[in-house]
Amino acid sequence: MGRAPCCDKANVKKGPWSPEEDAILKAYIEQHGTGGNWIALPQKIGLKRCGKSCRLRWLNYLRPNIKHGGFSEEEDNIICSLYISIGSRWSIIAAQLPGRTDNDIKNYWNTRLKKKLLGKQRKEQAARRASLKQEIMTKREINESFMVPGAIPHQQSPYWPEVPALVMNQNQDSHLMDQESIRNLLIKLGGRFSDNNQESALFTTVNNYPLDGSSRQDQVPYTNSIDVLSSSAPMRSMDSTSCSQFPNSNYNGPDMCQAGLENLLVELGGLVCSNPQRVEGLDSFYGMDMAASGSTGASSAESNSWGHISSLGYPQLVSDYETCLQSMPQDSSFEDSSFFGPQ
DNA sequence: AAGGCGACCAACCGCACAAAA
DNA sequence: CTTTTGTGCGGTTGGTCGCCT
Repeated sequence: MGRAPCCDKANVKKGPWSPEEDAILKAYIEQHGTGGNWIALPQKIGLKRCGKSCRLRWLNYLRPNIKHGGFSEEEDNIICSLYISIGSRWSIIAAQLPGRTDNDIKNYWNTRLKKKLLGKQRKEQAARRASLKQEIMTKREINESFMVPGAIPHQQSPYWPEVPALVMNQNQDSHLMDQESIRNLLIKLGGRFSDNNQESALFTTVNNYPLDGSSRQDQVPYTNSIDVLSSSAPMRSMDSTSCSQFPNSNYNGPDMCQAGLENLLVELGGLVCSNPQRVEGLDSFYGMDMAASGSTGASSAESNSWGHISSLGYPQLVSDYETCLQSMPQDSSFEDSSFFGPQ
């Protein structure tokens, strides 16, 4: 037996909203609020609409100070960085962009930003491929000129499979800067860190947009998804069984870290590190002090120091993560893992 | 001019969560 | 403690528009 529908589907109008409907809904909410019940609201004001539909209409279009279209470069940067960091948590991303709705950002990402980034990535891959080919040719010529007759060609002939720039050592500096940028951003958004290096989850407070215009603060758990992108990320060696019970179902924890990471690598591989400009943009936007944050000297140890998380509402998350950490090698040996391909 | 096609975007759907009963 | 109900969220769909052939 499924749950009862939220409204009488037969007597509910679907499709685009008319200006009259908009006016009725807006006028009522501005005057009375929703009364805390979206389901009952349409009946009250004589709209043949589903309560959920009314809510969506209000949140996405009628609510004051909504911006549509015309995303700025800065907004692009923030969306990209947060998407890379936390995935498709549109409501959280939207909360960082005043006047933007999750629906708007989601649409923007799916229709434009993703393509824009993928196009950029393809260009960069093509360029890398070309320069790599050139390099191979050059080295081959050098090897051949020094080749002892009968000798086996060098095992480390410089051919790598196509690896996202994200994980390539040559890009590590910018990568680390990027981690630090996002980290700082998330801190600015309200996340908490302590000096304890053992635990690594971040809670950030996120403003939602409730009906009455007040600001509710939700606590949203993040793990060190930035670290996940790092070549020194501990997540990669996590035992999926010991780390699979994240309390927030929207956040899939290691599942996201693995499946999500794979998707991200496929979709956005190379974006993070091959785009230092983006990082700079972020920093300047937020006025971050990169030097103060120690970004340039970020070591793998530091990348584990996403900070202590007090068990604010999600003790399970923390304890699971602690379990994971304990089951992980404590030295840097996992840095040599071939998980991300050759180094 | 008309049909095909893709891009864009508003809206819907279903699931999960949390609070209330 | 269990069930019910409202809300929030992300994924998906379907309509519209503009460009191309």
